[in-house]
Amino acid sequence: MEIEPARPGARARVRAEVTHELLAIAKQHLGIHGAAALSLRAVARDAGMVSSAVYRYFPSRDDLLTALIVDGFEQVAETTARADASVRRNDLRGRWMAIGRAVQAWAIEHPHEYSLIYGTPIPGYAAPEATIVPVQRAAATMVAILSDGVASGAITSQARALSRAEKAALAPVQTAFPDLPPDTLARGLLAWMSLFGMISFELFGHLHNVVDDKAVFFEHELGRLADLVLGTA
Amino acid sequence: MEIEPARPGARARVRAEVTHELLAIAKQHLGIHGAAALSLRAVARDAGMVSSAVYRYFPSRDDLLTALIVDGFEQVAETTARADASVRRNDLRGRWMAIGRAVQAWAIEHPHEYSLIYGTPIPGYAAPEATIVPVQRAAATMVAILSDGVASGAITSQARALSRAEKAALAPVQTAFPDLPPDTLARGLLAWMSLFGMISFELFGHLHNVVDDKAVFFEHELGRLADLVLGTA
DNA sequence: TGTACATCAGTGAACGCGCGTTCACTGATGTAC
DNA sequence: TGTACATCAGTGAACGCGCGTTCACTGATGTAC
Repeated sequence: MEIEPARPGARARVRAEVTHELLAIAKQHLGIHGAAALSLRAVARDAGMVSSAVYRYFPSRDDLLTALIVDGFEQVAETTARADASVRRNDLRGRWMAIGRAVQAWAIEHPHEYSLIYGTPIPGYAAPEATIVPVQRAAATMVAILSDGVASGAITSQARALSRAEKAALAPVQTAFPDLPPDTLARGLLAWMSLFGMISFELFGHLHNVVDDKAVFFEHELGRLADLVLGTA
Repeated sequence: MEIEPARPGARARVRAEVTHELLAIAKQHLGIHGAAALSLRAVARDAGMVSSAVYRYFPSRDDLLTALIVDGFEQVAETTARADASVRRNDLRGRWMAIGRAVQAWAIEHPHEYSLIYGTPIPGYAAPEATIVPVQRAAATMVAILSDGVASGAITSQARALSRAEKAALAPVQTAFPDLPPDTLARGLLAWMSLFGMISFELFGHLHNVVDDKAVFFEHELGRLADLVLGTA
């Protein structure tokens, strides 16, 4: 957010360290009290600074939030990428399952960070362009499965053809991945949204008195979504 | 919340009216500023009361929130029930589509109320038992489709059998609907969660730069979920 | 039917709180000659 | 290598704000005899 890239003398290095420390404290506060209660003053207090000093690092509370949001998406991107990398390339189902489990595990470990990026938007806060790239990276791993599947012939476009209007609706994402058939893209997108629907339901308590062993249930339904992604449903 | 059911003399009637008016104002505030910013004082101000007077009606801010949450679930329940009722009974696909569209339309019209009940939980707020019944009512319409489908034979349990552990995981909801096959129940639940995943993605801005015409896209994917619900995928 | 008392809605002032942000400042660290 | 100046991190006090909640009160509405 604020780290000057000037040649890193001692000052710049310390600055980067302090910025990082403030962010770490903010993340911790986020994890305890949630985003709405995140306060510059409290972060400053925990950092052993006076509240106004934080303004040397973050011009406002919103900038702190932006940094946390970017960090959240980067965590998701990293988590999914690592999970994906641990599976044989042509085991597409295994890759989807690994990614799904990874996102879910991350969400359960970092519920407030998950909520910050996939939950209710913060009132009065508008996400700046700085968040665009991390957001895309977070979903990129999943799209890679589709690309690989189409390239290898493991995924073929399904029966259910899309109308002209439906294809047009997908234009933005289609532009980013011109090689993917619209139907494949749409199925991947639906599965992706479903994954987050499942995670949110579990995390936000909507499975209370509905499902007992959430992990078993999640695994089973994640498998069903794999069928959707791969076109084997 | 607070309406005394004593024989409704003039006093009781006025009390009910004022309670209702406070709730209406609170809903309006919710719609403008979001749940986190909902303040007893602001509601009182708009009601032309002094802030302490509100305490005659709601013992605390959390009770006001509870009332709003209950109201939200009731709205969803009503909306889905009305949508469902408008479709021929044995047109199961039509009923699912109607319910899905209704929930989505309601969410778009009442984004803050949607967020209040399906978004990030409010930190420090624990949902009391008063919310249990309305929550169940909201999902009941969807389950009725499953029941009717199973009863008429239109829905049959699918190939993908559930393991013992998977069946056990579904125990709570299975107890409520003992006549539904586990697989049908699981598919309905997944479709339900997916529906909310789609709505949240759209509402919370995650389809920006991904999908253009959200309505067309939603309709298409809702149809895919119908296949899942009905077992025709 | 009328009076005495109890109930209750709403008032107004006050409590203590924490917040984001600004500003003039001090002193230490870096830079240019 | 040493000195003069500029940069910058952090301080401390203050600003104005709105919040939830409590409390003693006034007056109007209901209830019991």
